[in-house]
Amino acid sequence: MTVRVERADAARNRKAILEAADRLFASANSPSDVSMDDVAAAAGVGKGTLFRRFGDRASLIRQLYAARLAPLRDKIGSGPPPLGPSTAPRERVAAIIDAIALVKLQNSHLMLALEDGGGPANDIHRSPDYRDVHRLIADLLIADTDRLRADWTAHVLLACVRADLLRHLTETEGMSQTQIRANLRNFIEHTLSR
Amino acid sequence: MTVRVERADAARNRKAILEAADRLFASANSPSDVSMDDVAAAAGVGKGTLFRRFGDRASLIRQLYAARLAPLRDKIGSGPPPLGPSTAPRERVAAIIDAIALVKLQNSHLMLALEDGGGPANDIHRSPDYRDVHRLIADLLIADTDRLRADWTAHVLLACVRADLLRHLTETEGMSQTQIRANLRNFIEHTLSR
DNA sequence: ATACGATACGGACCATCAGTCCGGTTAGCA
DNA sequence: TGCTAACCGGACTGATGGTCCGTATCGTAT
Repeated sequence: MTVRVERADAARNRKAILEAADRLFASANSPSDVSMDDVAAAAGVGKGTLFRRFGDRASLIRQLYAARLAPLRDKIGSGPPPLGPSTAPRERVAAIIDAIALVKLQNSHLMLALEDGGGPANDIHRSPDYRDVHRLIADLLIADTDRLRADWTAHVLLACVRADLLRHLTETEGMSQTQIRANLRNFIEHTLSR
Repeated sequence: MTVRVERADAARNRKAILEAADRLFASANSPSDVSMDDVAAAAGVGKGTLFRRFGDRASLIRQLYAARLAPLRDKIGSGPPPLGPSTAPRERVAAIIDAIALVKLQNSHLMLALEDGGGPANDIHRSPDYRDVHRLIADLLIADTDRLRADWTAHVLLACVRADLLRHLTETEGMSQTQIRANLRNFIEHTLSR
């Protein structure tokens, strides 16, 4: 089996597309305002190229999301406390949820694009990102309770940091990021206490 | 100001459309599988009629949703315990959330259609239905804490019964409705204690 | 340096869908 | 029975995700 190497022009275009898409989603009011034509145009690339590289819209958005979350994943997987594996479970869960909230608050438009429904195909719950972090959190909680309840609790914690909820809290209800994180911290602490 | 009365044929068509849409969304795999043309055809009505009556897709779905939720709203607004106003706050909140979960579990496809993103315009958090029930719950919680925290907690409780989460739990994780409601009950009890 | 096959490019093209428009029809009333 | 406002329906439009294929480019073998 040969190692397929991506041609230089292909690599250049992939990068241009990701950057353009990132920029567009970040500045758009709503993800649906950004069409694939817009992305292609902004990247200075043909539509065919865009679709050959990324398959479809959902896939493009997923890759953007993955790129943004990569640093966080690394920190969680093999970083120093409080995110890294050496931290005590409950404390680590709290740190993880807080970190997720922070990333989403700071990348709200992009996160919104990913979590913005559109059929079962891109249900966040089915994405590897969600499943992985859910599994991790549920495993961290399992020491205190049974599997079913750990799974449930992990879902609830993640539901607290959904992009659209966070946006609503900041934009419509006028909560500051600080207030949100404070509430979140209280809530998690209370939820995880026995 | 005269009282505009809807003509008989118009009323008949409105009903036919609502019924057809209800049926289609209920049996479709995903809300996006149901086009407005499908609805019009199934209702035996022209597209023009459909749009004149309901304005746009989001509006149609909202009306379906409202119709499904009306009985619950009535029971909450002026019914007997445990949903009605005479119930003690915490107990009532628990009953309300459980009732919402039940309705959503029983109408999952339709509920999914409504909550299925699509720009800030139909963000559930902005719908009157959501705002009203959030306000009610937050007001019931205010006795135990401050405004900010009551608001937050109400949002979290409602996030636990979002249609897509419920669907994921039943369809992908294979939880039974009973298990979900049991977890929910435990969770609420724990959250509202102290 | 050159030639050549594999890979990639791009934009015209297609299908689908929400939403509009207007000529023809019908309900309700005098 | 006749009149008018309200209503009907389906052809039409504009936008969008996604496909196709003739042409251009890359990387390599010579």
